[in-house]
Amino acid sequence: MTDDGKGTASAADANGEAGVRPSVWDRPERPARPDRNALSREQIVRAAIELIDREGPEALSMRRLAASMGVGAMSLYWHVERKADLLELVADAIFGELDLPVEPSGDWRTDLRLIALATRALFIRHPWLLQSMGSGVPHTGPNFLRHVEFTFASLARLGVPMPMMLATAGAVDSYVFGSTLEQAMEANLPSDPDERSALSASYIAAIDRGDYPTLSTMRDIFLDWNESAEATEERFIYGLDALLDGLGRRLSDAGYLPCTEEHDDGEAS
Amino acid sequence: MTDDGKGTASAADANGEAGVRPSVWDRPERPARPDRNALSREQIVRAAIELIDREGPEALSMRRLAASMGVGAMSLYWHVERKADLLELVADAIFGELDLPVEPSGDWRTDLRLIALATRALFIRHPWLLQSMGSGVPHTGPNFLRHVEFTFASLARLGVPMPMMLATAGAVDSYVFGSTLEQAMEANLPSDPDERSALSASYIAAIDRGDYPTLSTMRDIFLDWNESAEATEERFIYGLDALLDGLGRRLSDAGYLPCTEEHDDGEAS
DNA sequence: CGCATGAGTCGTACACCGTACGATCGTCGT
DNA sequence: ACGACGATCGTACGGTGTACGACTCATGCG
Repeated sequence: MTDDGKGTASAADANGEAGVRPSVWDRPERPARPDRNALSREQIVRAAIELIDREGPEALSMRRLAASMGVGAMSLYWHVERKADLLELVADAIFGELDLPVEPSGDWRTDLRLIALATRALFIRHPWLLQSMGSGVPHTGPNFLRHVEFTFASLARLGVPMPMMLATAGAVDSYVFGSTLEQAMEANLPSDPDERSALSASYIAAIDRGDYPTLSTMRDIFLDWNESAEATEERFIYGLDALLDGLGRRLSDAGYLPCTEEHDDGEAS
Repeated sequence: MTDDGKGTASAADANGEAGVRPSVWDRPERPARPDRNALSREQIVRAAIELIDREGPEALSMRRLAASMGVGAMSLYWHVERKADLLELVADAIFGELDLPVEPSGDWRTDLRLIALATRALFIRHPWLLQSMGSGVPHTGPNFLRHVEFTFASLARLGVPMPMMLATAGAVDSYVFGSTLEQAMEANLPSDPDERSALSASYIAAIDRGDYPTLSTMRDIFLDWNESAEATEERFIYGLDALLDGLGRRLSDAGYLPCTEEHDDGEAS
């Protein structure tokens, strides 16, 4: 915020000609001399994750974080250049929770399905992550790349060429991302039941107010629509499998599938 | 921010028993006496959109917005209860730009495809909207509901039952959402070419640093990967059609399709 | 041993944010 | 003419990110 990065300093010295700030990942952690109780990036990131999980993402301020570690606010800035950097580190640390097999199984479909489910589980465990993902942060951290690597690797060994690979992997990623985001948004709603019902009331009121013929038809269904977590998961998988079917057909039409496929559903035969 | 909604007032009166604040849409605009130069919600929202489009979403502060309208900051609060409300209004106003046919064409596939493309175009025109969408805002505005209405209407007349309808429409929505979000994130990257190349350099560096065998293989492809807007759109449509294929197959397997279908292999038009 | 060095920590200050509160102004119904 | 009230605005409070300079203190060197 404030004044867009370069403060009074760079306003003084000419203009930022060498002003491109390298990414966090290129400015590695301070060499870590073991003054036995020195802070470290890792400690800070851990504390940040804990704080966010406990009090939500908007509770993460440098001051509060520092306070939760029993430390002065500005001390953090020795280990981290800016809050945005900290957020990037935090996001990547979360991606580190993804436990993927070291190498893909060889079946692209089960591989993509696996990573989709794992990623979804991750996002549901830390709903605030999605929010940060959407905020224009580049995300080139090592753990995130591991995700990308796994996805591409499972397709690369089929010989699928780059653009098709990108399209296939990207489609799955997008679906997971969007689908989980929508669900996580619901998880971000107020926990207080009064407020929740007030919210759904406002939904109903909105339907009753405007002219939405189809929605009106389903008014009562909406009214006590309390989808269980399992049902939501089922819905997610339904769409995922539909997408994978479509993608698989395109792959095999293009000749990149060992015709063993026969994507379950068993019609036609 | 500050103190979580209920200020000193509700702290005074017992405890927030009637403390659930109704949504913006239930607290309609002030009755509008025409003191010929009075502000109005609409003016404020328009100015906000203009400001965001011009300077990005984080430039939208109540003070700056008011200043851009030649008005005191607190004047806005007569017409809008809180900044969050303003954001909801803004988001819904943008959704108003969606120009959908009054009623669905009758072919679910072209309908869903149409709304997908329209929604995507919308999000690309205002990349910051996605960001706000992901921030836990309920989104029950009239224009957003028009979107939902249209989606459901196109499926409802096939007789598709509720859960399947939700799954189908939700899958498409999720795909559009996630896919466009990923692309909009790229649009949020710095416009300065130096910073852009620095960023891609950091990407390359990251690949070279860690052990990502597949990504390393494609290192050079990544390096000068400058996808055109058309190519990105094509990729989007590729995934969209794959998804629609899979969903369509499930619909027809369940018997909800006038068997005239037989989802075009190639491209529709 | 004494001491300079520099890593690491922190207090203070600045600009900016959202918004509660109360003063104020202009117009209208009476 | 005069209250009432719709509408605007100035000020103030507690919060934010972070630049800057002062401070502590373990370590290396003489």
